[in-house]
Amino acid sequence: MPASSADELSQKHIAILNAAEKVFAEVGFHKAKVEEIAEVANVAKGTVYLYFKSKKDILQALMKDRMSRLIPMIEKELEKTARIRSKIHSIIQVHFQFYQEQKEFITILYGQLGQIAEGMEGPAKQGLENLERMITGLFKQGMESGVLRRTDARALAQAFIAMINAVAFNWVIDSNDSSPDKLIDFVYQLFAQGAMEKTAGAGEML
Amino acid sequence: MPASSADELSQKHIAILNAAEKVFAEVGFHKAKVEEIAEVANVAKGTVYLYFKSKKDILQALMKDRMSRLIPMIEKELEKTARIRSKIHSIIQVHFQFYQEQKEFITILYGQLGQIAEGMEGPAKQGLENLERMITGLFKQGMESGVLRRTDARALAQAFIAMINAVAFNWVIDSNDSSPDKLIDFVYQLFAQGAMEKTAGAGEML
Amino acid sequence: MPASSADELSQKHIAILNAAEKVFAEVGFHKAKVEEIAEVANVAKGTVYLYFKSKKDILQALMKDRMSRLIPMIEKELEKTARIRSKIHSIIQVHFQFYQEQKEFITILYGQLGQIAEGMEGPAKQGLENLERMITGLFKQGMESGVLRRTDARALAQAFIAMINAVAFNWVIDSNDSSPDKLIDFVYQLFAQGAMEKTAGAGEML
Amino acid sequence: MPASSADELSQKHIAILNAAEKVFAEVGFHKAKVEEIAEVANVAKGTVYLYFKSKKDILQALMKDRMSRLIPMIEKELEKTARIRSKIHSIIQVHFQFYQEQKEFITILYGQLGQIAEGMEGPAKQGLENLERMITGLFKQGMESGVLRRTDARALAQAFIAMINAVAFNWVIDSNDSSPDKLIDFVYQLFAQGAMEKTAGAGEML
DNA sequence: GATGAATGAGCCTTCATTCAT
DNA sequence: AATGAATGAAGGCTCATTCAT
Repeated sequence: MPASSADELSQKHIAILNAAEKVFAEVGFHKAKVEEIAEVANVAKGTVYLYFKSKKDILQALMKDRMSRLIPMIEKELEKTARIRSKIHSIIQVHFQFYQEQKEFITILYGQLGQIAEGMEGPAKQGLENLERMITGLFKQGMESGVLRRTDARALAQAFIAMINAVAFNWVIDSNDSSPDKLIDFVYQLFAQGAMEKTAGAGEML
Repeated sequence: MPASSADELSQKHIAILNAAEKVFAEVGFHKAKVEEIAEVANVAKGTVYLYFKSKKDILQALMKDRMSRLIPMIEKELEKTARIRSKIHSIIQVHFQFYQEQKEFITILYGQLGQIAEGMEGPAKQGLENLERMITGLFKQGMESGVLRRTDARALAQAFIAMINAVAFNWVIDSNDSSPDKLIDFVYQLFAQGAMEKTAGAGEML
Repeated sequence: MPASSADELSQKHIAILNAAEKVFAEVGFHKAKVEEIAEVANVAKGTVYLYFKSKKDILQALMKDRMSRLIPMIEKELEKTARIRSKIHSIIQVHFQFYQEQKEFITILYGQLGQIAEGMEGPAKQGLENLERMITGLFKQGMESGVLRRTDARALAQAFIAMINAVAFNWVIDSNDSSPDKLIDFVYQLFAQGAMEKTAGAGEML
Repeated sequence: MPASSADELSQKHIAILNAAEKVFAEVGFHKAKVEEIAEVANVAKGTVYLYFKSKKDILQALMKDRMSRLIPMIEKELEKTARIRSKIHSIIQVHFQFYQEQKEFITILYGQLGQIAEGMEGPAKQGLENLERMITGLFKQGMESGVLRRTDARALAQAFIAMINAVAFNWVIDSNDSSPDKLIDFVYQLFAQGAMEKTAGAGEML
């Protein structure tokens, strides 16, 4: 029997986080009972408290853990290309992938976080802010290099993220296990060229 | 004693809804205490239950009430013009106006609703769906008439709403009491023409 | 129906304190369940928390309330005479009376207080310290006036109180509803003249 | 492997008792955690249960062990002299010595015991009763032999023990590492001759 | 024997809801 | 209608005890 205790610990830790993710996504943080998390994780209630200080601590750990996956996924993808347009496309693509894999986490992240906040400045919120910052930076570059029109880069990042989330979220919610490729392109095209036909004066006249 | 009972009821009703809006926005639905709502509304705790069946009922009534304002606001504005582009612009504008006027309600709508769900299919969700449907319909028209490119109208509506919300929400949150005109235009331009410079092949190559 | 609400409040308050006194005396503070206190007081568990912030708060209020009875009882008795000896006798007598009337409170005071302490600096501990100070002061007077031998007045007060408590406590515990007069005299004589026969050299030789 | 099991057991046994003494004295029986006792004893939590049936069992064993030291200490000292007065003085002296050496145990004995009770009739209580009986017996002898005035010997024993404890306890608490000789004499004098000046009629008039 | 991870009964406290006035 | 005192279900957390290794 080789090194196990450390892994055993990790096992439980992971099992509880997974269980919490499921339960939080299902009923929301406040209605979630620690006991149910324990049951889903196949441990006793007290065991949960061996690995986490409190119910809130579980959520924070969950956020931290999941967030620490998304950001690197994006960073890794961005490194693959130097072209701004490709990077933008990659961001969209990674988000869809992440949504598909982390459906439940996303439900929590964009559905429950608002009402928890309080002392939650940590992992999740920061993760989201990092993401926004990262994209804002990318957009600034894009504006410098003439790829993007000059506007409020931060507002653009917020709108961009919102677009992606809206479309991806609904895609996941609708249980469309269909390939997201079309939607990825849809978002990219919308972001890049807007929704209007490129007839003369597309945006000028109302 | 003049006409009172009906008005009295309405008065209290309104007072409680306003109080609830404030409290829900401040601390979130689950952490909100009925007693505090009562205090803010200047009524006794028991009185709240003369007007509402339960805490959840207050939220539902609140959603219904506030939603019943946004939709007409939009409808009224849409009637002012027949031009699709103007209508789109109006939708954005009304949203910003609504955000400014209903800061607290918005906080609840986009911040707290997720974690309540359960039987909440009612007012708010329906209101949001109505809005989406209305906009989806508008976009379909736009596609028919050649103003908008042909794509998934519903996804477009979702992305459009998300864009507006993201920018408007952050505008309100940042306590920018500055005129929203620039941001309204920003959103309109982004939606209409996208973020990229209209150089050749804006969206084609990655 | 005359003024009642204020009295009603007091009623519950008193009922809960009395119940707590009984329960604390019976099983000790830590093993005492708030629910049982509530039952004994004939109120619901939640009601207890309308009148007291916490279980510990109940104990503190109890101590404060009961202590505010003993001290005045003693003070009042002391005022009746100017003679040191009479005052000393009165202190003993009042203690016995108090023990008889407040059997349960005493059980808590001298039996449970030690293990609670923590933040308990308040009423009870202070009450006891006040008592000790009061008696120490009296003894100092006694030494000045030549009634008492000159020694460490504080140690004398402590020993005096301990004597009284020991004898009174055992008297109450043994359920001796017999008149305490003999024991009061016993303590007085012991304190005043000691236990030995007044043969020459009572205390000198060992 | 030499003689170990028996000694090992004893070692752990002793270590746990010492740890428990420290922890019980510090935070009280109920707030004491078995885990902390284990930590202080440098054993694992489970090990504690190899040597003791329960937390309460630890306390009982502790009481038994410590009590089995005080009584012999006193007995041994009492054998050194036949004179009642010397015996009384010895009792006081041994108590002070014991207090100094067993500060923590005393804290438990007189501070925590009350709130445990239940089934605790055992070691400690018995030990205390034995002591009281022993002293009561001594006092009866003293009355027979005319050294002590005739009174309730048991009440006298109780008062005597209380006096000693009160003075010794406060001496220890005040961290007075000063020699206890003066206090020993103080208690002896108080017990023997009382607190009053031996003017005519010391105890008669009030 | 020794360990410490796991267990789950137990209890304080909160707060939505009820109801007597 | 209005009040607010009373209720009691519910749930987070602790910790003595057990047990697999």
